[in-house]
Amino acid sequence: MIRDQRSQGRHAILGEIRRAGSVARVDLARRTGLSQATVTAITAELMGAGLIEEGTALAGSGDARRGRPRVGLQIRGAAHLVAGAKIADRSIVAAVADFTGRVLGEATVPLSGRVQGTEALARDIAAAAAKAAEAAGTGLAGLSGLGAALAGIVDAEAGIARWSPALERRNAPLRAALEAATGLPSFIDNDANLVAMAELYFGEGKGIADFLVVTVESGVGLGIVLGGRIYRGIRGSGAEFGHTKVQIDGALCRCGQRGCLEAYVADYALLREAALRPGPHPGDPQAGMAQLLAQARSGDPMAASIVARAERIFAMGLANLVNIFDPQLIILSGELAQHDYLYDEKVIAMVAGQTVQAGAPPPEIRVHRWDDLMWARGAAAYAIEGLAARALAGLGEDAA
Amino acid sequence: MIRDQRSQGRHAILGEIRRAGSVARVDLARRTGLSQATVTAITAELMGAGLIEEGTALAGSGDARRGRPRVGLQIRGAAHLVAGAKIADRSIVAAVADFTGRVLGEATVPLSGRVQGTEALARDIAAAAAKAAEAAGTGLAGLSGLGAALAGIVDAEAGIARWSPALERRNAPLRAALEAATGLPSFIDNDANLVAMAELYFGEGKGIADFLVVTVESGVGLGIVLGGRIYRGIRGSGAEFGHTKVQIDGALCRCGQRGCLEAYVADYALLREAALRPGPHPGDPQAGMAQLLAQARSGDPMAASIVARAERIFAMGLANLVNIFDPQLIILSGELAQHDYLYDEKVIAMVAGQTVQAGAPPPEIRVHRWDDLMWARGAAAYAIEGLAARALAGLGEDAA
DNA sequence: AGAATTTATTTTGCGTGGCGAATTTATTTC
DNA sequence: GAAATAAATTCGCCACGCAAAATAAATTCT
Repeated sequence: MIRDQRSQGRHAILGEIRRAGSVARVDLARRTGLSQATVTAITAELMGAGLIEEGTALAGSGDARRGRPRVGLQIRGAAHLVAGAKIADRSIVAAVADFTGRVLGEATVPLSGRVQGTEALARDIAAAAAKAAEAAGTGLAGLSGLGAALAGIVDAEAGIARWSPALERRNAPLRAALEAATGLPSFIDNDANLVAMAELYFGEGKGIADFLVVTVESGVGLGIVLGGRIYRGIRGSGAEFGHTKVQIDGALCRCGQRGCLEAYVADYALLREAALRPGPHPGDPQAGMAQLLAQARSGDPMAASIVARAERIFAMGLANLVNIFDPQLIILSGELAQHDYLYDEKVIAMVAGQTVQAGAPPPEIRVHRWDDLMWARGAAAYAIEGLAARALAGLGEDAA
Repeated sequence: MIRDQRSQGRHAILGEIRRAGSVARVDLARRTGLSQATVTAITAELMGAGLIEEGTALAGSGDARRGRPRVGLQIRGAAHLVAGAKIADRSIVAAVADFTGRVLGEATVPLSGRVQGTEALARDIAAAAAKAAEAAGTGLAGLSGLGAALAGIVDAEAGIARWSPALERRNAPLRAALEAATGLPSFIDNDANLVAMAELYFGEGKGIADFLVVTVESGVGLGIVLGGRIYRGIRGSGAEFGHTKVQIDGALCRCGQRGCLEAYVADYALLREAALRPGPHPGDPQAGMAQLLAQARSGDPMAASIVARAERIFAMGLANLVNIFDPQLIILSGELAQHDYLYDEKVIAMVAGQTVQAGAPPPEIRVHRWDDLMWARGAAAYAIEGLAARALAGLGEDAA
């Protein structure tokens, strides 16, 4: 139940180094509250394990640059290579990253089936990871771990996909299947959680204790970070923000219920409204959205009305999150240019108008546009976290 | 940053004893993961400090009752008496409880002004606490601490009321004023948080890590417990669940915004709709609500429609909480009989229909009807927590 | 250039405190 | 009353965090 002191110290120091990028031992002592002696001991241990390394000398704080220069400690990128994979609708995007999260290679492979068996999916993921590893100049054998992000409900702890649109069966033991297919320690989680993890490890959420990450893709996702950790809920379904209800008896959603946020802001929601008018792109959502947005910008009243409603509903959803969580920061994180309109200043201003004000300014809402690798990067971050935790636990055992 | 090991152990053991009511040392060792030797040391320390005491011998686990019987440890009620006070619209309800949370005396005093200065409010609270102490057979001097629950936005850590309907000024240093007025260590927090604390310490949430507490009074409150701790958000406003938006451009709320949940389910919301028809109780909300509900039950279509909408909106709000938090439990905690209809099985069934299902059943929604002391009891719980923390910290220093 | 100064890091020695094992204590069963 | 059983305590060892001293690596002064 209670973790021993040394283990806490190791975690604190490794986390601090990761957040800072490069820190001197003195600063680690100050930030963690540990004594310098202890910091020396722990960092020596971590260096012995190959997890961190000394870097260049750092500039002294302030103008004083006399005295022995502080030497920066940093995560040793070469410590491990990991793969992260995101299972999308029709394809798998994989990335290979070093232990600092730097992406060394990437690959996209088509899914052999949109809904398939556990082993078949695991093979697809393994193939994607292998291809990304190749792009990084190595192979599956050169990797130390694998993280996978999938839509649906995932028991990350147990490594079981309770339900996912990509899998035929419920309660699929996907982690075990991945470990069998790749021979690598593997980790799986809900995709929204892993975007949050990417932000926490590498992005705008670095060093921030409480924040929310909202993504708009074909669905609307929410990752919750509280106290520097991903909050997963009791069943680990990920926060189903996209299916919170914004209208009683409202628009029909993919999930079969009515009034879901997603049913107002996802591209399919906008396109089905736009379908009232004849358009040249009936079967191509990407092109359809582009056209709709262009029409709205050029003043077409019907298109503008469709987009405006999505904006207002999205702002309302965000305002509700602010009212409930009172977070330090909300990150709107997304890859798709076609949802840019939702990330507009106009929308953010609307949020402020719907939150309870109390003298204090509303939380910052920051937009973080990312390339299509962010999901895979989050999955890689998860693998890094898992491997680091194992390595630290191993250190504890060695001593015994 | 990192709390020392002993302090962790003390907290874990005291918390475990509080949750269990009465536990033997062996079981404490098992549940906390500490060794029996350490448990003996810490419990001896806590007994020395007068925080816990040995109780009756406990029945052995299972059928085996041979061997030395396990002796139960329990919180020493007489350790401290504390007062809890809830600042309501027109009055202050105070309770005096012993360290186990048992209420020994209570009192209600009118507020000398609905909106007043910091010192004046502190004097009112002190008077209420004194009266409750008298009812418990002692006086203010017989108490060890005071907790106060108030509506509005409270920085519990700093002891400052950022904004409250009961106070004239913003950023009122109410904790300091209370300590000056009573001479007691004092603690203040948002009222919704303190109901959650009452549930966590004494109620349905005992021993549950992640749960939500929803209260309906004149407003709608939400207390969030994550990882066994109250989540307060970054500014400590308490979760403004009552002001989450359930309808775009919806009904006007007291807060000046539109579409707030509160503007659909609070009594004033129902009564203003009922005002369309002539009624005998224009100025009395209690009687007005009673009449409205009676009419609805007896089949009056307009009254039934008013109530039905409130139910549906409330269910939708709860469903959104479930979709976002995926909690273990939601406690509907309230005192007012006139809101009973919101706590109906019908409403709970509606929630299930609006949450994302994943094979797993939706979280349990439990109704906990409480008398009008619950707020004060929560405030007392907060004072107990604060005092216990101080006592434990004091133990640490004594050793040094 | 060399000494003095400044600051970072490492080493040393001490003390807290957790743990496993042995012991003591309280009770039931034979 | 003796044996058995199980809880609680005591004991001795050792991990580990810390303060202080020592050492190291730079800059500044003379």
